[in-house]
Amino acid sequence: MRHLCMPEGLSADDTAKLEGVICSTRPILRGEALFRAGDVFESLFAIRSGSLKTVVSHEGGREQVTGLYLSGDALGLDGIGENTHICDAIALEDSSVCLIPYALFERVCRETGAIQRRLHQMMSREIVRETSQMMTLGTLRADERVARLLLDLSARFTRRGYAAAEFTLRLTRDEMGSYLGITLETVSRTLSRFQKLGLIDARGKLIRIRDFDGLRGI
Amino acid sequence: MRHLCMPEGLSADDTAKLEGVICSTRPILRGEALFRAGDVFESLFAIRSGSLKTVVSHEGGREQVTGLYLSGDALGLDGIGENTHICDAIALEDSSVCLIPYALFERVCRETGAIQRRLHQMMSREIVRETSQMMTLGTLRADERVARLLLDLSARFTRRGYAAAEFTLRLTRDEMGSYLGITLETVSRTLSRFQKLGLIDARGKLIRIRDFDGLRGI
DNA sequence: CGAAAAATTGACCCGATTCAATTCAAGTGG
DNA sequence: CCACTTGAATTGAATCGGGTCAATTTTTCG
Repeated sequence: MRHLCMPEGLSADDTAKLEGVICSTRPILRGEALFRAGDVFESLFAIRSGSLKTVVSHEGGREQVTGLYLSGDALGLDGIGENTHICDAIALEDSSVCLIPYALFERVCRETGAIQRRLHQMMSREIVRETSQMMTLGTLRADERVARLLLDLSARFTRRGYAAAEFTLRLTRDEMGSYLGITLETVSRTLSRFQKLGLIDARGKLIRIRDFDGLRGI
Repeated sequence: MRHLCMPEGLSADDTAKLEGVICSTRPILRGEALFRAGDVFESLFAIRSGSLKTVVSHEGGREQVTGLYLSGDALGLDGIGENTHICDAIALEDSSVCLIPYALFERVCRETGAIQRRLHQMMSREIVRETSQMMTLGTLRADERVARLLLDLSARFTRRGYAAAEFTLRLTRDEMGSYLGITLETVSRTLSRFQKLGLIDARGKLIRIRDFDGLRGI
């Protein structure tokens, strides 16, 4: 959490300013939307606890999971450009988010270089994350995509102080597939194969990675 | 061009400030790199004339075109987060770019709300563009991807004052395929099919769209 | 003009989707 | 607390879209 709300590199004074921007926190129940495509953009959000997915819906019923956000991640940056959100943000479990009114945040950014830099960093990193996801969708085979998702999540959980090798995946097979651009059946088959190869231990949503290098080598 | 360098909604004073940030312009020959993955990030770039692609290279030789930038577009936002570029930016034709030293730009943003807003807009729109590309790569069939690329380029050329129905595509079939996550052969076959269906007229790199609604309906 | 790169087209093949049938897990209410 | 319902996950069989390999043709550019 502190990554975002109290980033290192800020003076005590700056930190106080940043805390002043966080107006309130909001709980969201599993399955609820924090915002929806078309909603007017007013605030950024920082996840205090829990996890959310972002989903884009196409005309014609097709939809895709475009992002996966854990505690400390920032959400809502898509809305800045046109003052409107372009995706739904849905809680994957009961979660809690900080609310950061954008108009206020913008003003504080102008006052404090360190905070400004933090916002720009957040946005740029989101761009980099999406570029990486485009690589995944554009060039990898199905099993490579699944392996990459598991390793990515493991790394992100680790950075948050959780175990690297064991975590609860809050996504259904369907959501995983949607995120990776493959079908839920392919996800399921791939996980089964990984299990048979001794790379992972998957009992439902609980995933245990047994062979990191093996996964990386897929 | 003016979209970026002299956005409407800025006062004469703000415009002057913005012009002060644009230190110099730089020509790039077709095939040359404006920056490369790993380069230290120092400046943003705005395209004055021409067009560039961004390319990400994977370990193992695989690479993907992740972006396509025309005159007026901003380039280099990926570097802000970690002070390092993550992709190569390569000129698709002889082009010219404005150089915007980031340290200077950051300072001006702090002084002027309107300019700050413009930067945030640029970054947010890049996020939205990438999200849209993720949709393309994750959910569309090959022919839908090609149709979407043609329509997208047509719209972008139109906004720049060029003809909507006819434009020169600076990408090779290989680059198109890489951008769309399909092979060059599939691109070629799809374009031939579109031609046979009377949707387009493609003579090499010169594309003429004959039936917009038909393309949209693919 | 001629070499090299790009594009087209065909034939074959394979990975992933689709369709379908169970099995498993998770809530819910009697 | 357990049967019941419902959504999620697994697995198999058949199909197909797009990839791969290869042979020509066309275009580009030094």
